[in-house]
Amino acid sequence: MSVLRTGASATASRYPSLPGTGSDLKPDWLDTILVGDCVAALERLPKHSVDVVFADPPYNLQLGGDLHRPDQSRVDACDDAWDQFASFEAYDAFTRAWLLAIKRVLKPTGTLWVIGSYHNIFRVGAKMQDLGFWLLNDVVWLKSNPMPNFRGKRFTNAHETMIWATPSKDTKGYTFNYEALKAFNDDLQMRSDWHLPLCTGGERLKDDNGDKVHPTQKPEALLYRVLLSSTNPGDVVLDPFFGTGTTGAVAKKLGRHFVGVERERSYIEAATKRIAAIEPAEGMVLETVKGKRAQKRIPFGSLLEAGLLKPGAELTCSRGKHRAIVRADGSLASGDFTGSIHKVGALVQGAEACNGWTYWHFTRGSLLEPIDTLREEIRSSMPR
Amino acid sequence: MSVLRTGASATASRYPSLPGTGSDLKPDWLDTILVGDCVAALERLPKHSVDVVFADPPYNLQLGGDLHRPDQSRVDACDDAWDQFASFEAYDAFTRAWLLAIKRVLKPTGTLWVIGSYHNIFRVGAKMQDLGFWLLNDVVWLKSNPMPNFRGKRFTNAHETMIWATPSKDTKGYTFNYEALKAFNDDLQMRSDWHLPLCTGGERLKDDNGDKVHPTQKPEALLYRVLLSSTNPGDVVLDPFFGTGTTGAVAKKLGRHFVGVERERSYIEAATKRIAAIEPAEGMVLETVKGKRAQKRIPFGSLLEAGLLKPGAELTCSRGKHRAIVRADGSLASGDFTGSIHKVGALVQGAEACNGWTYWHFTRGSLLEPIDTLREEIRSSMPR
DNA sequence: TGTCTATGTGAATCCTCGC
DNA sequence: CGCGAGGATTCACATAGAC
Repeated sequence: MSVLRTGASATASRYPSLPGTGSDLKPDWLDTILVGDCVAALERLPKHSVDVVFADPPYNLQLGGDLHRPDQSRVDACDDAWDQFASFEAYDAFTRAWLLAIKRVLKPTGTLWVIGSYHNIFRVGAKMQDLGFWLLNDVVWLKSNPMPNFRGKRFTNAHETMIWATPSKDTKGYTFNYEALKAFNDDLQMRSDWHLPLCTGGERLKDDNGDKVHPTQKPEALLYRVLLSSTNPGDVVLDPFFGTGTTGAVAKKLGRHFVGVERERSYIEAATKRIAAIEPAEGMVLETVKGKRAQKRIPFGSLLEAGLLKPGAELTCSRGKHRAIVRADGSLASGDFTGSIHKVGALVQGAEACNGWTYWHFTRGSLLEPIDTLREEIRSSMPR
Repeated sequence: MSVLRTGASATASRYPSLPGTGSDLKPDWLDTILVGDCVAALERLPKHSVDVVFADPPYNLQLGGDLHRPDQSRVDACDDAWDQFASFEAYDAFTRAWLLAIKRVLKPTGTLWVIGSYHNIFRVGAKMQDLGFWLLNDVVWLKSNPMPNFRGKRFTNAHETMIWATPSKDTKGYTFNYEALKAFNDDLQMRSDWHLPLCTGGERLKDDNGDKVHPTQKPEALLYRVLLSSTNPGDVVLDPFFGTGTTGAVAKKLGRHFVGVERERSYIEAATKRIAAIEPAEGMVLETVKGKRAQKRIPFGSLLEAGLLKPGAELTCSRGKHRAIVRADGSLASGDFTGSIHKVGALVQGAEACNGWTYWHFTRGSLLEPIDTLREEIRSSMPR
């Protein structure tokens, strides 16, 4: 088995520290394509060594004879040998094997993406659940320009389905760049339906005869959204069915590391050339929008230490109905209720919970302002 | 087990001839709701007696504790006992049992629709394939007004999936009203993505307290498309998880026969009343159920995905006074300000709000153009 | 009657850290 | 590991009430 190095893809200052290495040396498999069968090849990777997996397994299309368009031209279908399986059982065994291999190399906080169509995605999804993966979302890629149904016997098959999952139900702390995706989407939450065109035109890899190199090349826009949402710069992205390397290309563009596995020499050659030509983005351009969660926690007591509030100051809710006194230890007192800004806020409202930062207000001049603005003042005065 | 007759629903001149009856007499189960467990109740139906099945089985949601909106209001979750299963194995056994019951009563030329979410649809789809059903399409119902993801930890779950299948790979001659659907869809082939709102407002059944009668009532527009596409007038439509009878209501409206199976008395009562009130309109106006013409929203991030802007590109206001850098996640950075095109536009101006599409400009040749022109380029490259 | 505002709600597998 | 506390988080509609 050989390894083709295709050029570094990350801008991070050091390589990810991998279990068992204790070293900052770049592993020989990073930013390369492993040649061979995916299960066997993945044995070369250490346990828990990749952050995210994007898998585009064979769809097991089970096509009958040739399909022709109304003008009698033949549809160039995906009839490659790698897409043929003898039975559902054979496909299930194949699926189980590569999912288990993925589970070993995926970090406990990592996530797995799988894309498929109705031919295979139900079997893959069920097997993922059987193996303990915990589904976070299914995301549908809606094709703006799908191939029509030429025979008029079914609906135009205009979408494919992606499953996004953690390796276990108990997984906490997986990467989801919520705020970045929201900014991307004009300040609205990103939904589970993604409207994107097919991979065509200049992006579609062609051989010397002008034929497409790979029958199911995915658009880079799709991977762009996948990696933007679930990885950070410097992360390691594994694609066990690398094909012509869309995952690697986008990973390099976005300053992520990649590792691919592929059997077909022709695909590897095309992918290698493609990725080598890519200029990665660098530096601040790769920084994403972060929300409050990513910022350093500032306890309420800091406002007293900074002199922004004084012991004895009065806080009220936005309508002045509830009032509380700030005590020297950073707790509040309101009638018989005492405790943190959150606890007292909840108690005076009779609510289960309360965010005291936005509930309690102080008086500046003649205006009521939430104490959260004082926290912001401390944050902005801190070294970045 | 009792049978509630709820009124005739068909405009066909005679009743469907059913195997073993040799008679035109209306069977006693037609246009009724069978009370009881679906597998047991279906034994009352003759073999090969229904044309189409629409099944909305329990999703097995596996919810944890309570969920609250940011305003602290509690989400009224679907936590009914009928949605609880002890394990995936138990759910699979349940699925297998009702699918087999369906296969017996379904005509060889009939089709089966199943709706579900990522919690269950993969298991159901795999089991369908295991039992020999042949998948024709998966169709995604895209919700125009889904519930948001309140904690910002996943993508907004904005769709559900339907699977449409024949009972066998060899099935020929199933009903698909291709031309009708195409006319319905402004002379375009009907696609596998259907944009429809949730069932709310006056259509949503409420009890005397104003509470919803059923936690998961489906919109009639969804069933309208299902029945319009895969049944003919006079056909028999079976819904083995009848609930409050959306399938029966739409079947009656469209001059199809129905038969439902339901365990819960309260649902049956509501469904009976609902269906009895329906006037089966002949030549009903189809326009009423057409989905709203989807005006596609193009998020700013799409300009990056499409390669029309590159990470690191500089944008300016029309007079060049304010400048910002495009980051890989579709956010802008201008000095200390970061965020969406709208937010940063507002911040640099000190304004409350800003339309980033018209405020920010890019350089083409020596000309400044608003980024809105790039959005138009994407729009015009999309079909219609 | 009309317009604006406040409130309610939908199939939801919805937190993270420190002790 | 469990437990408790801090404190972060929402979009499209429909309906009712205010003015």
